[in-house]
Amino acid sequence: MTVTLADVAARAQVSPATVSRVLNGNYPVAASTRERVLRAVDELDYVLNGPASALAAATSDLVGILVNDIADPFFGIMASAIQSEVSGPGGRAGGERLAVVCNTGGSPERELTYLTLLQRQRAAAVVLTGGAVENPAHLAAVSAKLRRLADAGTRVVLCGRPPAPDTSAIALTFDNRGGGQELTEHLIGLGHRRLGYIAGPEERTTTRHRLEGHRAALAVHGIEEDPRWTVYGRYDRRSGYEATLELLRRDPSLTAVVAANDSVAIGACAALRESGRRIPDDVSVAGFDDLPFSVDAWPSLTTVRLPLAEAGARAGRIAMGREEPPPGGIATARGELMVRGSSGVPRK
Amino acid sequence: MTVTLADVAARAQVSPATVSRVLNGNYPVAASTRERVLRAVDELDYVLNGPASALAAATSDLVGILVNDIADPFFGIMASAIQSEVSGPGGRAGGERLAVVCNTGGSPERELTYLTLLQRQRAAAVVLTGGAVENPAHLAAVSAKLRRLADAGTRVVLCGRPPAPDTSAIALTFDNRGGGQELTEHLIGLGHRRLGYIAGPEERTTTRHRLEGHRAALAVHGIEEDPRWTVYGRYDRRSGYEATLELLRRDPSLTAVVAANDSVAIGACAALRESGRRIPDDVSVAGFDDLPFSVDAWPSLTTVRLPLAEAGARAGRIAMGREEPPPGGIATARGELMVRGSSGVPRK
DNA sequence: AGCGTTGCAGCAAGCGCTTTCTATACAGGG
DNA sequence: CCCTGTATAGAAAGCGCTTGCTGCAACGCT
Repeated sequence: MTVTLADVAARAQVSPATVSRVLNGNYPVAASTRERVLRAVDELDYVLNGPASALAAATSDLVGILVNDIADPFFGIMASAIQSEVSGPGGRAGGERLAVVCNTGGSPERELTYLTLLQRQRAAAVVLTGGAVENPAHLAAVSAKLRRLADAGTRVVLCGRPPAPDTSAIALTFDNRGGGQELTEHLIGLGHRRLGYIAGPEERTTTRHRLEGHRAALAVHGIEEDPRWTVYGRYDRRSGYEATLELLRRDPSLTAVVAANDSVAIGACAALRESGRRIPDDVSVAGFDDLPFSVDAWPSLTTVRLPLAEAGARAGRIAMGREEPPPGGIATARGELMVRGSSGVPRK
Repeated sequence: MTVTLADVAARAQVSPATVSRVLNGNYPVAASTRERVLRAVDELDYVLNGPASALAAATSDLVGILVNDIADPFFGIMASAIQSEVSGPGGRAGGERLAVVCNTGGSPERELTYLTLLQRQRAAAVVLTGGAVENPAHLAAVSAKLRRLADAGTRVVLCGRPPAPDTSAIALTFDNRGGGQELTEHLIGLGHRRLGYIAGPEERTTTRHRLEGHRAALAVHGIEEDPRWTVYGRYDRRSGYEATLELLRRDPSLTAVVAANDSVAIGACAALRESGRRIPDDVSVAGFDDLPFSVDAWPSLTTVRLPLAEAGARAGRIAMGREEPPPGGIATARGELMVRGSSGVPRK
């Protein structure tokens, strides 16, 4: 029924071995023979059997990209950058690898499941993106998985994610702490003294690092933090909206709201507006990530730009072995403070 | 080095066949034997070799999801819904299938390449999402591919995409035309007579259908369309921003701007605001899709809600054979007009 | 002329699993 | 007590491909 290598070989009047070598192009084949084979491939509309090939060669052309939330552009941008590098240098339309993204939905179990599935497929490489869940048991389980993957020859790269201890995984991280600190220092510099903070999910590394940066800035300027000023939530708009209402309820005198990311900040803006406050006249707002929509939010968002696409591209190249890993296997990219319309001098 | 089925069999003191049967659970195995095998699997930390299994069984557990733009929540939401259905009913954390999303970036070549790659892997199912490129040659090529995939036993489902002619693919489409018409009729009902339209890429089905709906509404109300009122662009914010400036240049007297989707509409809002116009007092704006951010844009966006998650979930179930395909293989979902703050009565 | 090279193609042995067919063991009915 | 039926396990034949090794011309060197 389906066309096999042998069919092609018969049609081209060569041995299956020769067809295989033409297709893989890693062994000398005479030009005339090659052409004959290629013609047969074309005429029969032959498509390689991936599993068979993977089995025989003990490698596959699958590259997995794990993301926490596929509906969030933060991950979309990184995934997109990774994929284009994996699919072929210079943006060749496709290339030979199957770059696929897997959506964990932020669930540790799903993360592990996908890792196993990828291990099962003998993936050529795996890129994990975004913050990790800080549960020790989970971290250990992930590290163990990554070790086994690496042992099996799968290249493992972490992108926008902290290094995995006891692992050979290359880590390209973001300086969330530094960015958070710089951002809050900017607000303090403007004169803010009562700053609310809307954090992400409590057990995420990203959440913790950004919050630590925020608090470091407060400490540097001798501002004692009121516990009521921090609310945890999710990394989405609705969460920002609700958390802001909660913050205002707890302390209506806040003059600034720092959000865990841009989506949250947008939600915060909506809540502030609905409560009759003007931005930044009454309350300043700051985000994180500098996603594309942030610049033309209203007002445009003061935030920290993260080199998402650059990091993704680099992770993709490293995963394909086309770029040297950074010394020590770890590289940290700094964020860049983007001061825009949503932050200003407090009026009271 | 790596653990194989035979190793597990040896450890459990059974034959490889028995281990395979325990793992696949489709053949009677005595409870005691099963347990022994499972223990051995656990102790050896055995992971099935996917390619070998796929080769022997002539099927794989890979399910591919093709999207035009992974950074766009429109696709993210559908992909996410598809993935959860594929990964297991009731949201089981993982399940047995590897649901992966492939980013075509809207490029026809990449679309074809991914289809071939998926065919190579003998994917269990493939779901194509979003508008198709209306190039006849490309459509024919895609149809041919889909036919071969179906022949090889791969289930093919189109989600938010028009039916593929001469194909057995199940199509779950959106009524873009009807939605577009309803939206524009709403604006006309408010009194608008000079409406700009920012379309998506010219060769996409989605673009054409939405625009046709818009024009149908104009025709119904006897409004003669000025060719200057339509600008084509991409489905992103920046495009909306630029297109709006262009529209205003061409005809500063427009009282409404209808955008191809919500992102474009957000960009339009930014451009209008920068040109000193108030929304909706001076100019009304309307989007399409009702993505999550639309409700708390400022002002909140009048748009057409598409059942993205529902359609995705259904597509996922059909792809897994857990739901009957619609009669005739085609189902069309209507959009729902969401009237919000960005549309109002024109003031002049 | 003899012989080592070089260039290209084929043989055949797997890769690790699934599955058909066969074998064995035991239970119960005649 | 033999025969049939039922339940469970094993043997072995591939699945379609890759690749180390062998084979064999043609070539150029001494």
